[in-house]
Amino acid sequence: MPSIKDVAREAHVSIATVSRVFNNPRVVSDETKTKVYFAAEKLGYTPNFSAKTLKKSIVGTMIVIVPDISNTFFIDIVRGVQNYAETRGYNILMGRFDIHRFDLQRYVRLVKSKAADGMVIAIGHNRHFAPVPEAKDIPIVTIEEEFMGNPYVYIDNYQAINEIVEYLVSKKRKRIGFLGFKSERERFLAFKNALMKNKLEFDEELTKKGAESGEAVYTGAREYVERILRIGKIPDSIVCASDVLAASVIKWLTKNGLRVPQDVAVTGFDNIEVAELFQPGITTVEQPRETMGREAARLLINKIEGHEVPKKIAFQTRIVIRESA
Amino acid sequence: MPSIKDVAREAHVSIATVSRVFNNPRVVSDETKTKVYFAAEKLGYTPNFSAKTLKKSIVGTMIVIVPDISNTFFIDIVRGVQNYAETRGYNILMGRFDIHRFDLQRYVRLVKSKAADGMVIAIGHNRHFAPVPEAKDIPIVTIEEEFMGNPYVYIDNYQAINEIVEYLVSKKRKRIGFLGFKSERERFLAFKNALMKNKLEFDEELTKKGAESGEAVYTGAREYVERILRIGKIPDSIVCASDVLAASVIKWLTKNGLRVPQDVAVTGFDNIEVAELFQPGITTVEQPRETMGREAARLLINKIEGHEVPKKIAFQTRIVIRESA
DNA sequence: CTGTTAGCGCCTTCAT
DNA sequence: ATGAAGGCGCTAACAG
Repeated sequence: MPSIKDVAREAHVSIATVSRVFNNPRVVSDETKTKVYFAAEKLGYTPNFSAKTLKKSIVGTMIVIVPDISNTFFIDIVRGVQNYAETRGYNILMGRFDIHRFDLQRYVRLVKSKAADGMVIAIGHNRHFAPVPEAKDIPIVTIEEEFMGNPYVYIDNYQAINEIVEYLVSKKRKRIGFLGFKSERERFLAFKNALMKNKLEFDEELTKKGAESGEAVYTGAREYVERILRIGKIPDSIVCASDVLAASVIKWLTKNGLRVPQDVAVTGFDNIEVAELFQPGITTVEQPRETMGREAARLLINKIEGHEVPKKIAFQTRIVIRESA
Repeated sequence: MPSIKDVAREAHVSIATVSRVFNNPRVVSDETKTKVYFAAEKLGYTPNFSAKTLKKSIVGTMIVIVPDISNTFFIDIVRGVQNYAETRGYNILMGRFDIHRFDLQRYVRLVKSKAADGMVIAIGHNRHFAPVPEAKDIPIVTIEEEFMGNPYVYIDNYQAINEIVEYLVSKKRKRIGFLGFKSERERFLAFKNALMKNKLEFDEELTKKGAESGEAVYTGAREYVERILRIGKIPDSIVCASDVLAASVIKWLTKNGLRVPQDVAVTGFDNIEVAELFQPGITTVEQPRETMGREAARLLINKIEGHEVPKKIAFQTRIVIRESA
């Protein structure tokens, strides 16, 4: 690989001049400029990234960390981050998908060593990672949950779930069950809250919030259906904390002769890409995923570059009505 | 940020010693080692990434580029790449998801500037990007398709589709239709081939291979169903080039009173995570996605580090039988 | 086992 | 408008 020195020799100028041509072209004469361009072109010169960032305080790279992806939710976030980052000239270093073996330390070290300037973390449905003291003074922005006092973007689960419940109520549904992951606790709390608000009774037996891993979703839904069948308490509707969960219950309900939505209405959460392809299409809550990603990236870059950033940014959700409810 | 110099001063040793402690600890005495560790800890020292890579020829970063993700296929590949890369101490720089605005040049420049050592590209169902002369001498490994003579990993579409067709034949299906994207041309060719092999007639009218963007999948399937209904030629089975496509036709078939699989059997391709959640569950072809990612990463790293690598590596697929066929 | 020193490629005063 | 030279943080001979 040719270096600035080679270009300088080829163009019969000093390396300082070559450097100027690429960083501050205005101060060099047109004549030398063309000489340098020509030489650089001929040699196939590309400025060395490490050498450049060795001097500067900002590198132009951010780490994005998302948990295990079983739905397109995180992809959209990443895409948003990426789209925005690109406009500001930042590259994306990808963190581990699998949050279970999540090692924040490693990434913290990456930014401390200036391989990156900061990170955005999509905490998502995973609240179980502990604060890391070393991460104290590095730029971090999170999505969905707060983390160590850093700025974050989020959606209001209370508002969203409440809307869903109100929608069900408007459809004359009264016995509403809930199906969620352990990690989706806030949505569960929001659900209880919404019931209260709508003066509906909360029935623990119509609730399941135990499933944990991606593998367990389908069987988790099965257990739920089997239980309500066993105890003979069939809700007239079920609020699910994710679309995949919703698709799973629907399948088990149908298998057991229950019709959706006639006998039981089912709602999802996320509006994943295939939500409309299920039969029935899933009524669900859409979040502005890409926008959230963009916004997180924007906050992070502003923080990196030393600007003031807000503590948190809330986003609105939107109900998408299909056939399942 | 403290530098190696600060640590050296603090520990009363030379900077060379400090460097050794972190790069080649065996050659330094236990006593000085502890002194240095202690000093480093006290100062909160982290080696500077740029300075390090400025000296060395390899950076320890690879770019991974995948096209627009509408199914989990690419995620799994990325995860495989990531899992393997990590074991060899490599970081992942993420390329653009959206292949339409794909700018290979940009990434080529990144590796030329030594911000990364090479790249793996999941060409996937996108064959439409042209060779880039500048990419000539940088380490590249692709997935699915060959690109500029670089090593690649792939699955044998001919074998996979043939298996599917044979399976349908074994179920006494004879009039087999095909539904795919423009970009899935190889699967289409494989399909024609498989028909011939099984002495079945190919009927252009039962074929659609036009849909192009992610948006068009659902409507593409609709057009297909409407057409076969209009011309009154109903196939007894449809081979789809993806699961999402399969789910879409199934929905449209059902809406039009056709039963799947009784009237029309439908097969997918990819075995996406939610394939079993559709009703009926989709019979499909599973590819060892994560393994392909791992293998691509392995090839790339070996290439980066100067080892000999094979020209291409083929992977076996596996039929997953569910209810749709 | 440890220290000295010469760069890696680039940017940036400081002169000219 | 251009060149000379110091230094960013680190590694890798080379000496001892």
